[in-house]
Amino acid sequence: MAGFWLCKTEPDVYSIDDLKRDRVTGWEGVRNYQARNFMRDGMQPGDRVLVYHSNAEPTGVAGVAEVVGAAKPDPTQFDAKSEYHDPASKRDEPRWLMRDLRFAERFARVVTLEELRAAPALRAMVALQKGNRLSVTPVTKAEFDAVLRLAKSVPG
DNA sequence: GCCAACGTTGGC
DNA sequence: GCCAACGTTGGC
Repeated sequence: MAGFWLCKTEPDVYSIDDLKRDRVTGWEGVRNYQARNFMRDGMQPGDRVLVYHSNAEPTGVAGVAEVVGAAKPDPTQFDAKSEYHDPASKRDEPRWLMRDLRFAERFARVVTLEELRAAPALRAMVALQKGNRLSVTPVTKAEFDAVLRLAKSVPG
């Protein structure tokens, strides 16, 4: 049984178009333990991921990716030049793990945060709850399907 | 750029 | 183990 997730990214840093170009990318830079645990323990190869653009115009879900392979150490934690460098993390005991994500689909339009909030089917979606700042959150199949329907619908 | 709502850190 | 200070996220 495949799982479903939502991963946030700032499109100025890495957008759905970048993922489309790269085809596969390591989802690096996650530095929150709960989000890490979702990637390490929750995600399975083949799981579908809503790619969400934050700090953007507009904010919202821009497309879909797919989890590829097993969790592996995020290389940026060992890179002193990286903004994600974590000097406390040891190579034989890496603190931060990531997954590879493969491009699946770029929506014809971004499903905006406003639309997500207005959809009754998404009322309980974790990523939409007040105060939620997690960059990786679980999504139910019903929620995932509802977002896909919105993406294929005409706005308004 | 502002700021609310978080999570993390570190002194005690 | 508490909690204040600090840093970060992310909508606006």
